[in-house]
Amino acid sequence: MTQELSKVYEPNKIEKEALELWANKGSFAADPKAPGDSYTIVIPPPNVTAALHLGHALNNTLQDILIRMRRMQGKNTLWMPGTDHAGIATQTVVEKRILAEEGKRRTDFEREVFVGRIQQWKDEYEAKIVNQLKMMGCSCDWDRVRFTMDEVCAKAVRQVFFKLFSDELIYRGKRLVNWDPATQTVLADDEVEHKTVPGFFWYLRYPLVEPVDLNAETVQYVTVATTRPETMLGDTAVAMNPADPRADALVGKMLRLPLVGREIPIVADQHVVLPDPESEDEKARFSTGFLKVTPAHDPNDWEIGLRHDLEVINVMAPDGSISDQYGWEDAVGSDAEQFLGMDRFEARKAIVDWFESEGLLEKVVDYAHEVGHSYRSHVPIEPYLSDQWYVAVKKPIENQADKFGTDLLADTDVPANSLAGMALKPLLDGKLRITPDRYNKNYQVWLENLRDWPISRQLWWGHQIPVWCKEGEHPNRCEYGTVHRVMDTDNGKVTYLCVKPGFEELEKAIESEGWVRDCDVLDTWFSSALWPFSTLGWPDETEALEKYYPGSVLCTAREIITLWVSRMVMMGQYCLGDIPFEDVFIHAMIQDGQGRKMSKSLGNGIDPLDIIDSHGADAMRFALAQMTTLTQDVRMPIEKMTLPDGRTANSSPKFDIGRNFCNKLWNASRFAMGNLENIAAVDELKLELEDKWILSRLHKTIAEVTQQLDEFKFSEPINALYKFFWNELCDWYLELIKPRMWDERRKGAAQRVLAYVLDCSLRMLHPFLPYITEGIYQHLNSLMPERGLAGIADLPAADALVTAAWPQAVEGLFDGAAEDEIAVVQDAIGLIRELRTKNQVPPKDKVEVTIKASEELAGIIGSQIDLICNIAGVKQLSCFTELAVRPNNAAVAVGRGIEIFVHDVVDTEAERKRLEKQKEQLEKGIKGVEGKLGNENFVSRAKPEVVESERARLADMKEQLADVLKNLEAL
RNA sequence: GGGCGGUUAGCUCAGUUGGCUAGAGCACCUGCCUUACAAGCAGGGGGUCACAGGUUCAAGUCCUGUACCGCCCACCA
Repeated sequence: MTQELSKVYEPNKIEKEALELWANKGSFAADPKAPGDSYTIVIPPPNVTAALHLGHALNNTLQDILIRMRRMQGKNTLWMPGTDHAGIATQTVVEKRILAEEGKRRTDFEREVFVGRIQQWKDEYEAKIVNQLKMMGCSCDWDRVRFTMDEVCAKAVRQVFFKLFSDELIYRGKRLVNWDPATQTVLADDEVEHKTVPGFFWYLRYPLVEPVDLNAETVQYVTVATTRPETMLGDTAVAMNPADPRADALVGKMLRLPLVGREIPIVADQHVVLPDPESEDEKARFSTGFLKVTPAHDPNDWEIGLRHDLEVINVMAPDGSISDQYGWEDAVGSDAEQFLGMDRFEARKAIVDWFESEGLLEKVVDYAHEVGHSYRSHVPIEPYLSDQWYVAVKKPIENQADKFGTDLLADTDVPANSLAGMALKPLLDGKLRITPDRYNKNYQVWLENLRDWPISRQLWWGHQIPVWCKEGEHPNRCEYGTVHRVMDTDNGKVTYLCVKPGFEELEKAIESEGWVRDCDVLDTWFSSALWPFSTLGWPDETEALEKYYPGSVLCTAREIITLWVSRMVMMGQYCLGDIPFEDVFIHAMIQDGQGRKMSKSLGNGIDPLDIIDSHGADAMRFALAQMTTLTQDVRMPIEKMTLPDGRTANSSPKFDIGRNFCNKLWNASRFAMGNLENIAAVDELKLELEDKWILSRLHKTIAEVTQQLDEFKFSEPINALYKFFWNELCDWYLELIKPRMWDERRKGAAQRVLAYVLDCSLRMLHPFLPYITEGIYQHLNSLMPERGLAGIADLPAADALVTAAWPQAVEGLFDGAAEDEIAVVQDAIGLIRELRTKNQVPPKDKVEVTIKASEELAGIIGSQIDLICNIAGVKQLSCFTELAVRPNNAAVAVGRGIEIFVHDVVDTEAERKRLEKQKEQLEKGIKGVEGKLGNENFVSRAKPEVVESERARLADMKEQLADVLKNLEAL
């Protein structure tokens, strides 16, 4: 690198240089053998569905700030990168693409071929994502990139599944899935589009098997209200609220289901809404108090069915037609037989007609309600009963009892040695900390109410379930490598074999014996849950695992606290007996200027690479860090910009702030470089007032920034650094030392302090702005390799900023006196400048100034006359404690204990106006304070120091007022 | 429906355990291409702290209620 900094700040150039430097040095590589306590962050693996958006940029900027700071503090750091296969989301994206481009559906391909197509997509997007992260400056250990479906992670998945299966935590169970009858596929919850559609409530009468006497009347039937009459064929109960006054008489009685003739019970269940025609709740207004229960075709009814052990009767075929081939046995021979083969909507109409003709249709009411539709076929989805694999989350695990105990956790039904318990306990014990802590509740409530986890998905893209099955009961196939289990199913006994990873030969062997592998894949979150240790090579006992697990902090968005964070804790505890991280930092979600989520469809998204192009990565990071307070959402107003290559893209004025700061940093550094070329020798380092002041400010900033970063604050430290660098170092210190740079005798100390302060500033700014700081640091190194202040403050040298030592605050350099004195100088300069502007003195003109000040202030000003003259454009400055004669024709500014006269400039009119205004303000202030002090209650009840400071303030203002009045008179 | 956050200058946001005249950046006005920086420098204007009550000597800050904006989760006979 050349010594001179280029005149213009060009982010893209320094980004390239710094990336090369770090790559050559291997700065991000984690070495488990190296010294230092470990500090580990695992990246929330981005989905390979698409390129990264601004939310990712935020997420990863924050992680990079944390890891870079710890690296500089000498920790043995690992930031583990990688991507997530994102099962359904990725498969869907690719299916859409292939359908649009080739007109082919998934089912037009062999499974392996189609998975290969998704793999291609994954390769493309993984490369894009990794490149984006690199461009953002993320200091991940790029040699360790993992993918949730790569061999290493797959081994961990197989191992965990096997462990769960061995511990009898995995079982086969029924579940209602979102079924698209048109495409005959299962949809994820977020693939269901909710639309409000006009419909009806049909009120159907179900006769009692035997009439019941109720309130001196004989009840022959009950009326249920339904929006889906066709499902009545599968009804297996009618439910009513136990609080319903009729419940005593009716619960337990039997009904005869019309059409089918099935006898079904009336059961009591809290879920049923009590009827209330006056209610604001629509459901209560429409309710009859009786709810038909169809466990096979409605999620709530499924739950009710479980609670009352009801029969589950599926009356539909996968294409949505009425059928008795899928679990319905009493159709043939009944009046319901006529509906077999009808489409569900055709059947709806026919059934309503039948009820009407039989006099069992009480009424029909218009009702607009929400119906889930398939995002693909746009037909209403059908809750459809299917067999799935589950993980039991509240089942006590015997072999974990010693470690975790067997108690129920406080006020819950969660055993300490269940999966849910293992995830919940560390939070309750305070071992796991979530910042901001308001999210503790999310995590806790979710785990307390957790239900068993359905882990199978009817997809092709994912980890195929490592279970082989064969109908009937078969003896244990072999003693090693498998776990063997016989389960009861709808089709009688089935034997399941779970095969451990690493037994491919065995898999082939059993397949040749007629064992069939389950074709479903695992829920994406299953592999994500293992991310903190699968990436480190578990179940192998690797050095990396030994060194870097448990990790330190997880940084993510709140939407996945439950689905992801809690499951990582769960699996970390279960597999390794320890939580995967102590701290969870939850950052804000970025919204656009109107508070909407950023999304492709709204066209309000921002591409991080566009911002890097236009503003530079550092500017982007600055803006993102500055936005990160502990609030829940942050807004980013969107505006169009034109990129260097002519494209238009979304941007935000927020990034300008970062770019402006980088520009300031660049130019201040250029100034420094220009003045550090020939370092003047010094016998003994003699610090002047401004040196002591800037060192004091610097070290207070070091203390502040370090503590804030320890507390996961991001906005505060970058703002503190901004203020220190711009408003103190640039606005004042650089200006104050300019004259010294021309004076060989005074130059040496200023040069050394300047180099030192700049270096420390770069170090603290580096986690936020890695590129520009490294670029400047390299120049500084070649110009002036050693920058400590001998005997005052040490600063270990480093050949690159990325691994330079984080500065330590030295309290001995805090200098309140110097800060006070500089404040006096700054105030005086401020007043002189104000008078100059108000009286329209051209900037180039030098003025003569006389100051009258208290003894203390006069002492300070008297010793700093040169400083003031240089900065305020003063040719002659005299300072007195008493003024024999008021300077002629002078404008005056009155401050606390000070009067400043600028000679020969007075614009009488402006001067009078200004003094009158000040007089008014002072009078108002005095009145206010006098009122306060005149209040008996204030004086007696407020803290003495508050009263004291009010008194002092009053005295001050009175004195100033007197000065103002005197000067008004003199005009 | 449950949970949570927000409402402070035209815009985006700070504002510690209640305590000087409520701050910053952008935008705006005035003057400056002053030898690091016009992406800059100096000076300036601009706020009934959403609304209504309450506690207190004192409320942007604490409590209660209302309104609006938004997020997450669950659900929609």
